[in-house]
Amino acid sequence: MLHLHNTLSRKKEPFTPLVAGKVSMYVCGITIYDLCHVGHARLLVAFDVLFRHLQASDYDVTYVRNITDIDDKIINRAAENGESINDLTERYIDAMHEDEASLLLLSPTHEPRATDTIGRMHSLIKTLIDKGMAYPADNGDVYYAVSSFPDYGKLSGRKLDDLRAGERVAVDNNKRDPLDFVLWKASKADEPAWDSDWGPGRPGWHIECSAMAIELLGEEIDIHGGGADLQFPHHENEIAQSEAATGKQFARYWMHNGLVQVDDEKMSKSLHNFFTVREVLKSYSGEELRYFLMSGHYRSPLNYSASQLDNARASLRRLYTALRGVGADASRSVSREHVERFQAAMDDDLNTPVALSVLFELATEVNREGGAESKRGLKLANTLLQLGARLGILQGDADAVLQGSVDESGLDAAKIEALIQERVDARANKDWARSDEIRDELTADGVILEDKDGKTSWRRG
RNA sequence: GGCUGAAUGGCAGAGUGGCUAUGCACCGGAUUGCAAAUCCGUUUACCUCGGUUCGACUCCGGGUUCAGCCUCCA
Repeated sequence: MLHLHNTLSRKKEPFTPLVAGKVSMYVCGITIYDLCHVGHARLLVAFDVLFRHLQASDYDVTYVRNITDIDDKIINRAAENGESINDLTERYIDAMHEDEASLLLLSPTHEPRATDTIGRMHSLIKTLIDKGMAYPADNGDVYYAVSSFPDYGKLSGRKLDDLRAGERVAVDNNKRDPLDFVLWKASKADEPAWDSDWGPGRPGWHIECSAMAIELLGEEIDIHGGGADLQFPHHENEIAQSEAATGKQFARYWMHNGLVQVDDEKMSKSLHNFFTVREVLKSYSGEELRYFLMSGHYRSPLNYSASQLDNARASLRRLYTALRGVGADASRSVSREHVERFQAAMDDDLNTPVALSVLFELATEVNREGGAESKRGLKLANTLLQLGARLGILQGDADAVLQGSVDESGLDAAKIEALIQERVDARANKDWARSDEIRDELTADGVILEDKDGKTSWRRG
């Protein structure tokens, strides 16, 4: 049975969805004003793994991951660039979709944009005002009154008094309480605006997610996810708004992925220590990056470094090496024992490191069988392939993956094959000098030869 | 200062009250014309101080260090 760590209780809990067999899941996606970095990639991969695992466990999953396409940063960036907000967001949404494809992500069921859900935001805010939990201020903004929600702080384990004591923000006279947050922002002259009962304006960040989640998944959802840095205040505020408006528990399981760090410090735009996905893709494949992001538990911090990516590459190489010559065939039998251990690891709050260790054991056993030629070898290799699919890896053709690295050398496959043939002839004549000379040449170009059973295969190192 | 969480072998990274994680690297052996790949084997751990226990890396308490959040953030 699946157990998930719930931030609400800070414990692993057995997972039971609201409606048997169905799961509704909302993940806070990206505020789109720049290219995705590795931190974003981790979020995307972590919840893609959850999505896949739920589906593999026979749940009918509705996965919503939003795009925040209206926000101060977006407005500012568009102004800096001298382009329209729409041009900016379209451009980066396209780029994000490309990055997602590189990371081998499944598409979420819905990918709503904040600007398409303004109506629901408006009605939610109205409800909150009617209930006395929100108030319009003199400056045209509408604020949420945190003190009106007794459970405020239940997700992040904070108390209002502690928060006030640690308050570092300058007091805003429009707010009744410095911790009140904005639901609706009055627009300045040249800013985008939507009409509302409180004058032209735009929604606050927090209400956007509540609205998109409720719009597509209803007032009660099973799983709500996001980065650990969103726990407070974003998710706390989502709970406050949603539960105050509907009177129901908004999300039953809250999940947070750990942050990617660089030199033991959070990777983020404000710290200027981030690497974009496409920068990484210049040197590593999307699958390698994906593997790296799954190599630790999703809740732990993950330190980004080139040597970690190298490690991911070496690990994938080992797994692919065991899969050479094995084509996908879902009808073949699998090793039940391995599948069960894999499933148990994933059921234990998505323990991907242990799940991956099952794949390595399979690879070792395939190799021990002498490859996928034998019946048992084929069964094991097939199991490896199928379990890889559950994690969204190992689905490429093994030879093609091993032979075509991102970092292309000057040699094309035909040239390599020709040199190999020349070497085969030399070896037949026991001309070891010429044979080694050819191999050294290829090695210098990043091509590694393997002689096995009288045949020579190659890969890029 | 408050609230979370973490400290494991050369590196990365799981886990368990007593028994091999796993990957990379290293060392020895097999295989190979020599390599590579592969297989077999060995070596290297559990921040610190106390406590509980027949027995703790694993539970409890103190300490130290680190990270995240408390401001936009995946």
